[in-house]
Amino acid sequence: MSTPRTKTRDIARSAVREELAEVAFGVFCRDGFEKATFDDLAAAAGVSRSTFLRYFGTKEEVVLCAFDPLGDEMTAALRARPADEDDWTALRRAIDPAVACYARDPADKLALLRLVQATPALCARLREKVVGWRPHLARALAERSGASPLAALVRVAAALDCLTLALEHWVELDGGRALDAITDEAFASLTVARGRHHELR
Amino acid sequence: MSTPRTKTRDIARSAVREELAEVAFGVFCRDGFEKATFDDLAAAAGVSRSTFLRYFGTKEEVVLCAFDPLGDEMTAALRARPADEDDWTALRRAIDPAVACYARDPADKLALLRLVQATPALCARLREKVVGWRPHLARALAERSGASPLAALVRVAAALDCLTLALEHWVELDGGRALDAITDEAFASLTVARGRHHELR
DNA sequence: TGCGCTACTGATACTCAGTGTCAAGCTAGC
DNA sequence: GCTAGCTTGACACTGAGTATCAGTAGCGCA
Repeated sequence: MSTPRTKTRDIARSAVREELAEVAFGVFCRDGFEKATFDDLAAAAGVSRSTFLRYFGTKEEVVLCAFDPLGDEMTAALRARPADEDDWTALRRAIDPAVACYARDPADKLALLRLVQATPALCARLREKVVGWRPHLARALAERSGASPLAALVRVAAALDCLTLALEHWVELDGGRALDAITDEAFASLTVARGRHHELR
Repeated sequence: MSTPRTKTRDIARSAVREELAEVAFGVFCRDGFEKATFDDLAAAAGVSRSTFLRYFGTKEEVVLCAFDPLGDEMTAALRARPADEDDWTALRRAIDPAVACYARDPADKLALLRLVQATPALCARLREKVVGWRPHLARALAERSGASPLAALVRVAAALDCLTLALEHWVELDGGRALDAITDEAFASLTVARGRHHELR
């Protein structure tokens, strides 16, 4: 059987990945993301450039793999909402896992987000990552509420933008205001003061 | 005076830029964006690699510079809306210039968007470009309606997502449905069926 | 304990994007 | 025509990312 074997390998692999990412984060914070080369990272971590590259593929991924679990967590959270809940409330609650994740250890997360926001390449890649979550969330939303694929995508996109913009705001305030409250405010901007546009439909 | 001189230079420069971009577009469509190198493009256009690079800076920009005017056009359109119009209607009308631009020559635009959507790197860069329009639009919106900076950003982001998602949908349908109507549908997804969330505020 | 399989490692070589520099050439404006 | 300043092409360089390959370490199995 190859299953247990593969499993131990995978455990080792993700442990190494985590270790490498942590060392690299220090280097990035010290030297800046663009300044630091794979040679630097490999040297700091005590492995070869080849190995470092194999673990992450791209330099951005070294930083951004930290965000990977959030997509699935949010989709699961959305699926766990009661069936009769309206879309916006369900979406607001679906991003709670993300909000909670940042609230868990704000200092580390602030440092991470500051690095990301200070680096255009990281901003762009993170954005792509978040966009990649859209289809899963939209499918879950459509299955709940019967919204059309386009409508589901639009609402999911708006909700994820609320999260992203709330995070940016949170970082700007140095974590001085609760992310939860900022996120509520962002959602409220969507759902109140929305005017009379198309209300006839 | 150096103004007239600079001006003629600039005219020549943008003419060359357009020509180069057009030649390059053909190469990209034939060989694929990632396959085509700057050497290929330069050879096809009859200039040196150095010169080609000077005109665009990055390979993505060769394709995406076509989208550059839209940001300012949309901001101007937003500022031109009547002051008492609600935010969502104003934003829907603000993106009309973009919609009109695609409707003007659908065949060319569809080909362009197909190339973009088939190429992850182009998707990502275009997304960044659109995100770069957000602050200008948000400032214009906040000045109109007195919305907070965060609220303005959230609404602008949602509106731009509507445009982007409508375009994706339009391309999927091969232009078989009016972009204008798809955009209306996307906006309607934001402004109707929004449930009871946070309506107390 | 020893064998064989497999995955991991590090070395090397390569392509290509993007940066910087420089001398030569062209052109608009005098 | 002259000339200042922009444009061009050539060249050299850094660094990301890809691909290959031989050596090795760990694991299951006999």
